[in-house]
Amino acid sequence: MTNRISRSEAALRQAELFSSHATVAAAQLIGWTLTVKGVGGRIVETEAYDHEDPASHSFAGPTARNAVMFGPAGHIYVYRSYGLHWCMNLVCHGTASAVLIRALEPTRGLDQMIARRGLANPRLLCAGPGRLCQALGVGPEHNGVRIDQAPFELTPGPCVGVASGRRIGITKAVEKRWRFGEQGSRYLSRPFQSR
DNA sequence: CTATTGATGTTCT
DNA sequence: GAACATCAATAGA
Repeated sequence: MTNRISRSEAALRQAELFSSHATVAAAQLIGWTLTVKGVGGRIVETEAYDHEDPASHSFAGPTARNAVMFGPAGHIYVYRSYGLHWCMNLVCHGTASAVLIRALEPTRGLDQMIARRGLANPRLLCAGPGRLCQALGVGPEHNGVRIDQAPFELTPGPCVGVASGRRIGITKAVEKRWRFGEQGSRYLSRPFQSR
């Protein structure tokens, strides 16, 4: 057992996490470690979405694209962004509620991430939802799969302080403060306002 | 550091 | 046809 947190405890903490609504889980996820085939790092930035949220893909009801969001918690919703990038969400408890993973602090498999991204600056490897999926090799083949099974691993970890603010890149419901991140991390896609 | 802009394909109207 | 949960390159402060 190399991990400080055992596999069974991680499973319990995951069950607890996904029994929460995305707005709660998004804040709790900061500090957890996410890897794909052993490559990844600490989650330092997330955003929450749900079906009553005009900015959410699930707002207008189930479609072929967002079907996974309406399915069971603990599964991964992957979508194409701007025709160029892939982004990943973790489905949570409640109707079509999910957490967008927006940034990681790279800790494991740096070589692979550098090779996939074609860039060596650790600060920019996973600072954004599209960048992180490229670095971890996440794509449409992972849409609908479970986060608690290979090649994915999600384990709890410490966090010094969680900041919140407005979500990024949306045009609707911009006033909601549903973006969360580790206070002061240099691996964020963008800094948080001090307020 | 911030602001702007072009690239790109899928989804929805 | 418009909008889009983004990124990289560029220009300027």
